[in-house]
Amino acid sequence: MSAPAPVAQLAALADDTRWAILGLLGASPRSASDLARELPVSRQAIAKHLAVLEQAGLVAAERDGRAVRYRALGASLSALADRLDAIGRGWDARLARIAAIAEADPRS
Amino acid sequence: MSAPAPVAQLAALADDTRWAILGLLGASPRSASDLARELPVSRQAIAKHLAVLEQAGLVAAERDGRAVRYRALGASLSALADRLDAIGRGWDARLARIAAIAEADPRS
DNA sequence: TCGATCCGCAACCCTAGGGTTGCAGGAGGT
DNA sequence: ACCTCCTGCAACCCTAGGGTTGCGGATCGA
Repeated sequence: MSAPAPVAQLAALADDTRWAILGLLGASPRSASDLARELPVSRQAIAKHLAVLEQAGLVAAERDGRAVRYRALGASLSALADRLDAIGRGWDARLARIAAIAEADPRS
Repeated sequence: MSAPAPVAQLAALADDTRWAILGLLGASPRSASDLARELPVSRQAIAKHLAVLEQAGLVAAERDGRAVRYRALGASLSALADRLDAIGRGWDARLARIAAIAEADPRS
């Protein structure tokens, strides 16, 4: 019923460098070269990360002349958050129900 | 201001096998051996995954005789979701503000 | 036109970590 | 006491992927 766990997006978020990138893009849009100047990794490494983030829908690219400006998509992150919250609530609801049954029928 | 990005928890969630485990534990608590019987991986692999999940606070262990029963902690997942949602909203708010300024002062 | 950037592709290195097998220790059941 | 089942360590294999360097193509500014 619930959609398959969004592992791809979570994997994209499971990296410190990518969070550093997202932090900067969440403050203001900028290009890969800009990011490379502010972070301790090469531009190509950043390009790879941006590709992953774009694939995951967490970032959007916008070509502006020879530069490519990226911006963080907060709505995507919030959407992911909603799905996780729903799953978490689902677990607790089911487990609480089981606990209640165990209480009412105490044959351990 | 905002707490450091919860990369550890996200990394714990960035794996299909662990989601399979969480799905089962979210339906009803069970032991590592139980899980090994229902999943196509060895018990030791599952034990490693459970250690990761426990470390991330997404699962709780409860010793019952010689068995160790695990259960999913939905509240933790929901808490993580809240943090992500807040971050996402933060990005959009800041970027929207920048867009508004650019609109009011259009010297591209 | 020429130089300075900016991007994209490709090859390569190296570690993190998911998976396996094997074995030893304990707790239960009969 | 004995056998069974579950857990915990340890060593090991192997791929995914984060990082680097190097090069070639394209675009902007002077």
